Amino acid sequence: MTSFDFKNLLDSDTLYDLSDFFKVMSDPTRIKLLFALEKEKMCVGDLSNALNMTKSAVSHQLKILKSAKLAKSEKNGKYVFYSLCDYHIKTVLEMALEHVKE
Amino acid sequence: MTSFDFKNLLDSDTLYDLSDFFKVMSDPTRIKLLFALEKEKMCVGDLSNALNMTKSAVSHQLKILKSAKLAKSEKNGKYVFYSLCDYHIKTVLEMALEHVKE
DNA sequence: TTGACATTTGAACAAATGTTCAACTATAAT
DNA sequence: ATTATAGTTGAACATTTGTTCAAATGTCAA
Repeated sequence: MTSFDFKNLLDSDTLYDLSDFFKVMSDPTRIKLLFALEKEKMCVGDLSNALNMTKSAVSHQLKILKSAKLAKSEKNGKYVFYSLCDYHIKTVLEMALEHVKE
Repeated sequence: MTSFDFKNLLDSDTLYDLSDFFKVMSDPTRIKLLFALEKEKMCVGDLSNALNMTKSAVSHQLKILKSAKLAKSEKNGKYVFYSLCDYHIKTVLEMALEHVKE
C-alpha cells in the first residue's frame, strides 16, 4: 500500500464545477434539447413538440441549461427563443459520442 | 413556431449511452477516483486513504467505474489494483475542465 | 377589456443515487 | 487452525432529481 496525497491533484471548487457540469449533461431530455438547439434556435413550443414533452417539463430543463450557461434565451413577443451559449459544448458532446461509440 | 423533426438527429440507444456516460462522470467521488487512477495504479485501500472515504464507499464507486468500462481491476494477492481503461477518458476530462474554467 | 396562446413557477410525487453499516469472502502470516 | 487484513456485497437511509399538475404571468389580437 502506497501513501497517496490527493491534495493538489484537483482543487475542490474545480471538482464540483466539473461534476456539476457532467450532471447537467447526464439527463436524456437535456441532451436532446442541446442537440436540437445545435441545429437551430427554437422556442419552448417548438422544443415541446420536437421532444414530445409538456411545455412545462421543457421549460424546467431549459432553465437548468440556462443557469449552467449552456443555453441562452431571447424574447420575441409571446415567444422565448433558446439557443446554445457557445460552440464549446458541441465539442464535448462529440468527444463523448466518440467515447460511447466504440 | 416551426415544426422540427427530432428523429434521425440522435438515435435512442446512443442518447442513453451518452447520458449514462455523463451520469457516471457526474459524481465528485468518481471524478476523484479517475484523477487518482490517472496518476498511478492503486488498490482499494490506497484510494480509501487518498480520498478519506470508507473502503466500502470506494469499492461501490469503483464497481460503477468498472461496469462503465472506465476502470479495470487486477488482483494481486490480498490486493485488487485498479487502473484506467483507456486514455480516452483523460481527453474528455480535459475538455470538460477547459469548459468549466472559463 | 376579453379571450387565446406562450411560458414560467412551485408544490407534490415517484424514481434514482451515494454513503453507511454489518455481514460476508478471500488471502496472507503466525 | 487462528487471526488479521483487504475487499465486496446488499439493505437501509437520506438526499437529489425529473415530470406532472395547477396556478400564475406575460403578450397579442379582436
